[in-house]
Amino acid sequence: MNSEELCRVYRCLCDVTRLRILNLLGEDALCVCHIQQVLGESQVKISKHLAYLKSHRLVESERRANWMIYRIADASNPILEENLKCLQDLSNEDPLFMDDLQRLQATDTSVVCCTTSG
Amino acid sequence: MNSEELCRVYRCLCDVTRLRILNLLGEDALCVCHIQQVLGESQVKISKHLAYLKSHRLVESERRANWMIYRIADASNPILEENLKCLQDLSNEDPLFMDDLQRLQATDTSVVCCTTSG
DNA sequence: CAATAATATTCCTTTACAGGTATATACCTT
DNA sequence: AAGGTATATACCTGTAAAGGAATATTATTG
Repeated sequence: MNSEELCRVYRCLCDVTRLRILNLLGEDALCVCHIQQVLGESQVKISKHLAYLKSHRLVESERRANWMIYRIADASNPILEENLKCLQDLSNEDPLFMDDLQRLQATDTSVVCCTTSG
Repeated sequence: MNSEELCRVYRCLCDVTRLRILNLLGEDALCVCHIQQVLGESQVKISKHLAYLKSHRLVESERRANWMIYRIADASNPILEENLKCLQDLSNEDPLFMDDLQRLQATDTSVVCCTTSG
């Protein structure tokens, strides 16, 4: 873990959409369409941010049939973990993160339920 | 402390030079030329990054005669403080941060000693 | 007031990247 | 193989910001 790596972690954290995604993935692994649903953002936008997070190793993905399941990377570094904790604390204060988590609870996130409609 | 603010803190943290500056300021308040000396970077570069940090309220400044003394902002938020701690831990591992701190120790940081030569 | 020192700002070029539209890819089902 | 679904990528435009060169600002000293 050197200073360059550190910066790259922070680069990942300095976008609201990515923070929202990480906030969700802090709860559980999720497929793209569920993230998309919960955040109410476009497919491209979510997909790109996930690619960004993945390219910086904060996140891992695994294909399951048509779906890609994303999760916080196993070998994620201490800085990320510390900040995910902070994010968790903050999600009790910030309406944006809070609402995301509530929508996540209200969503059936089993992989079978990956239709954009429901 | 909302998600926007959070992002701005992370934006401040995602540049190596700014991390190095914060690492130094974590030790003590410093004037621009000492930061410049210790980091071995140009005046413009340091000055701009300090302005950036100040505009995002991570840092405060106070003029003393010709010199501007910069310090970590008083009302700095919990996220920043948490990450400054991480930075402190990391400065035992990363040669860049470590060397900076060593050069800082070796430098007379009294305001009187602000000649670029010394 | 002139000269000097410390710091800030302006202007410029380059790079990263956000987000949209359109399209491609991968997999499944029939 | 064809069509559908989930996801990724390419291309484009706009914006933030990094860093350098030159210049401006602010304060001190003579």
